[in-house]
Amino acid sequence: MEAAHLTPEPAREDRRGGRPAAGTDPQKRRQILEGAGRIFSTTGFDASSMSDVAREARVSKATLYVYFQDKEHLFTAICAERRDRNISEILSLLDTEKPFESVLTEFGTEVLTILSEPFVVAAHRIVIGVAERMPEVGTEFFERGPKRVSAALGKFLDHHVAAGRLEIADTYFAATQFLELIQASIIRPRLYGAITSPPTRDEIEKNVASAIAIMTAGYAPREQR
Amino acid sequence: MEAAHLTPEPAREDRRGGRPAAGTDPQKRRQILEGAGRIFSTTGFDASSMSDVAREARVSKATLYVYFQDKEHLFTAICAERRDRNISEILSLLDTEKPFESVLTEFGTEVLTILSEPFVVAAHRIVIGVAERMPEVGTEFFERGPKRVSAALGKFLDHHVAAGRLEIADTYFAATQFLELIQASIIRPRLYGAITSPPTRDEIEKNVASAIAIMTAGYAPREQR
DNA sequence: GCGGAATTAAACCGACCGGTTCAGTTGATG
DNA sequence: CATCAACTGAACCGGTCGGTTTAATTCCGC
Repeated sequence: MEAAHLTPEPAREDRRGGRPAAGTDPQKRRQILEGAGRIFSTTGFDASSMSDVAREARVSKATLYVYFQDKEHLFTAICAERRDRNISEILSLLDTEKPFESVLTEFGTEVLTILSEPFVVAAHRIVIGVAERMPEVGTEFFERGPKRVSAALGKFLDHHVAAGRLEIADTYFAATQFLELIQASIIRPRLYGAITSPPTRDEIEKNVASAIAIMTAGYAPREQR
Repeated sequence: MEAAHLTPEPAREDRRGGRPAAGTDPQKRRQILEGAGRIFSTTGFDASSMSDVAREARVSKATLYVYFQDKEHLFTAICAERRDRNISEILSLLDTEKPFESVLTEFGTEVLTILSEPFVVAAHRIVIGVAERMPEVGTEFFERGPKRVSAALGKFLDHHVAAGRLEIADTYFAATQFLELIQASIIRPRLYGAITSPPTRDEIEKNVASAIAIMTAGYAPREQR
């Protein structure tokens, strides 16, 4: 039963240089992840069968189970990869050396753009949907995703509070406020399927600009109010 | 096959006053809705079986299918009932005659309190989770729920814009901003299961107060800025 | 306490699920 | 070109699902 799962991490060195050990070919792994991503994101978690995934990824079901222990692990692997890619891109924008408002604008625009991608919307839907039954999936996703972004933005705000540009008691909280604000009228309707296509660049920029205006007014240093 | 579904709406008048016609006893209907609510909200949609529901509601599976056409209709019926109850309660608070800030405080507090109820969180999770596969469920939920609240709040804001207390170009949009703001740090983590218990009254009031402060600053009439 | 309708419990259906197995094919290596 | 492991395809397993059927039972107005 466990034979397939506990692939005993075949030491790279005793592989004869040529063909990758079973379940270790990175190219095939990507092939599976991408196929599975398409299936999961269009069908949801429960309604996607591993047979569907195998077909879409052009891989036999047997191979699927060599690369991934089970359906849940396959799904979390997909999430992890996409999430880490997106998050690092987002966080790199929070440069405290550059002008405050322009950084915030770029940052907000990027966050909102990524959150609007169909795949990302689908992933959020799935994770939220299974959170009741599979809490670890939900918490891990949240903590390695949204929470990290909020924390990083909080630190960024700290810097500008210290510089006197803002007056914020709880910068982490303010960060979550900003991140909620930019999503207004855009993300929620998409989550529920009331809107089916991503917002235009204009809508995104308008949302971000409005959020920045409101936050800077609301958290302006006391002497400026 | 359809016999059970197309219960030909037995005209009330030719029922002999006594026992309710099959599938029409409101007490039994409630009994089913409540049992099903408990099952769905703790197990999710896909993972709940109709047999589980029947057991929890202390009703036979056959009866279940006399009262509700299928699993989806049962679920949407639950949503509809709860939603309509909650929404009408919320909207009744938007009294334009009472003081602006206190109404907004009460309103925001009530919205946030309801959104934090375990059952409501579970319902949102489910609807979002199935939105990809069952778009009608998601859109109906959104439009008869969040959208109505935003619209009503928008109208409320209109009134106070006219009174010169605020300066808002798009009040519907501002309403969605306010509704997102009050949820900051509270609702999202719960949706993902990173927080498992409802917020305290203090947290709620703090969130609402902060949201109001930010919004009034951000949308203050120009001469006050 | 009879008659008829609502309800029940349980068996049943076909479909499909996640996951496993295995005989056979492929393809790089030496 | 022989070898050997990775991979394939399809059958297969036990289990569960949504939904239906049926025969027995409960309930209630008369």
